[in-house]
Amino acid sequence: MTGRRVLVAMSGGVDSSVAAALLHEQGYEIIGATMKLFCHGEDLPDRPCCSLDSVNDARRVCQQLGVPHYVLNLESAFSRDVVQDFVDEYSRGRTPIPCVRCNTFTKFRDLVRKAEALDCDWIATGHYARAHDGDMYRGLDHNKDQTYFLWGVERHVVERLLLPVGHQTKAETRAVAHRLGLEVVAEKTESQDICFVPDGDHIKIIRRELGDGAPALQRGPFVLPDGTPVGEHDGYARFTIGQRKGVPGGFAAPMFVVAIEPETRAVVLGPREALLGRGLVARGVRWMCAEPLRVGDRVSVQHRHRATPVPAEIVRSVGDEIELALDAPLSAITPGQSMVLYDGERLLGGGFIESGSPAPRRHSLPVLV
RNA sequence: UCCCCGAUCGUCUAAUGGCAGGACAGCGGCCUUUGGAGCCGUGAAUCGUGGUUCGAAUCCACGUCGGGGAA
Repeated sequence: MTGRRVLVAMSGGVDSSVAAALLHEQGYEIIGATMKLFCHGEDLPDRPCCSLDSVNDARRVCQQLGVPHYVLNLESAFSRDVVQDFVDEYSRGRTPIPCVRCNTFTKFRDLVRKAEALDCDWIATGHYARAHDGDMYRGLDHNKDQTYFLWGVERHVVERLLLPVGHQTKAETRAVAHRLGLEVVAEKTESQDICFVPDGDHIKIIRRELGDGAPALQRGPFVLPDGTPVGEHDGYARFTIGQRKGVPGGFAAPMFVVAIEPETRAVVLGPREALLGRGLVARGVRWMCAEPLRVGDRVSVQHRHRATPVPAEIVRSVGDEIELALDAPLSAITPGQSMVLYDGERLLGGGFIESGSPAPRRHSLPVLV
């Protein structure tokens, strides 16, 4: 890749603004792009991502840098690939992870196509991750590392990816913003919540998409693992594996959601120990590393955002499905969430968790009959 | 329509005449580009009305409600 033209995905936040400014300083030819992903009402409070104010902030930064800025409308694709999946997963009693799908399908596929249409040689974002020669590595500041959300990016995209803030801390990013005069965005707060869920109330989105009659929103029983009913809930879509909030009290120790059964609308409760699993099955697996790993290979697996990875072995691999045997138990292995595989700092790939299991037999151990 | 037994934070329970305590849930904050978890902090109760007593969740009477009982 020899050209110097780069499309920078700009959310209007500090990170992507600084990314654009740093590349500009390095002599790249910048094209700023902000994705329009959904349509909120007119007078929602400012949100860190995707709101009208954010578009304006991105535009102002581009004006300041003297570079062009486009707003790209990806609404229908985003609605299909991210929002639809989001409500479908909740309907099935699973817990979606929209940020991964947005990265995989919207930001690093659909947006990349736009970049190609604009003859860009590179694509850049404000993610805290590092990319070299087609491989991706954790952000240098592990506290801000975002590779957990990036496992679905294809290798050929990583090869032309620039991640200028991935080697610095958040504080350094803010300092750079001040140094480069980006006062508009320098002290903006972190984005949080799901960008298309206005007030953190995901139930509202499910209701909007599926209506009040959706099974996931109907009353159902809380039950113990042996089936004993211990209360009622207002819809299993309000729960996820490992959740403690909203479960009935009256037990000696805290109780957690250990399973969700859409067929009976039951939310199953159990003590903390009941959340532990030694095995994990994932589907939709993608490999970012040059050669897909095979049965018997050892990896480090991270099963939720900000969780500590544990060593594991691949014990089964069929098509895009793999099964792992974990060296140490993980808590709350949640269907729908991502499991991400690493080799130290290097991102190997990932997939969507299908199930956790107590302890899969290890491929390398002989099975005695 | 007679007799038993029971009633304490939202829930489960502790205190048997001496400051109503705990656990879980709730709420607030921290953390966090999903959902959660975790950590810190915090509000919350003696079924009602009388009586006995220096003092009542505790003892007595009546009532209410819930469970049980050969007309």
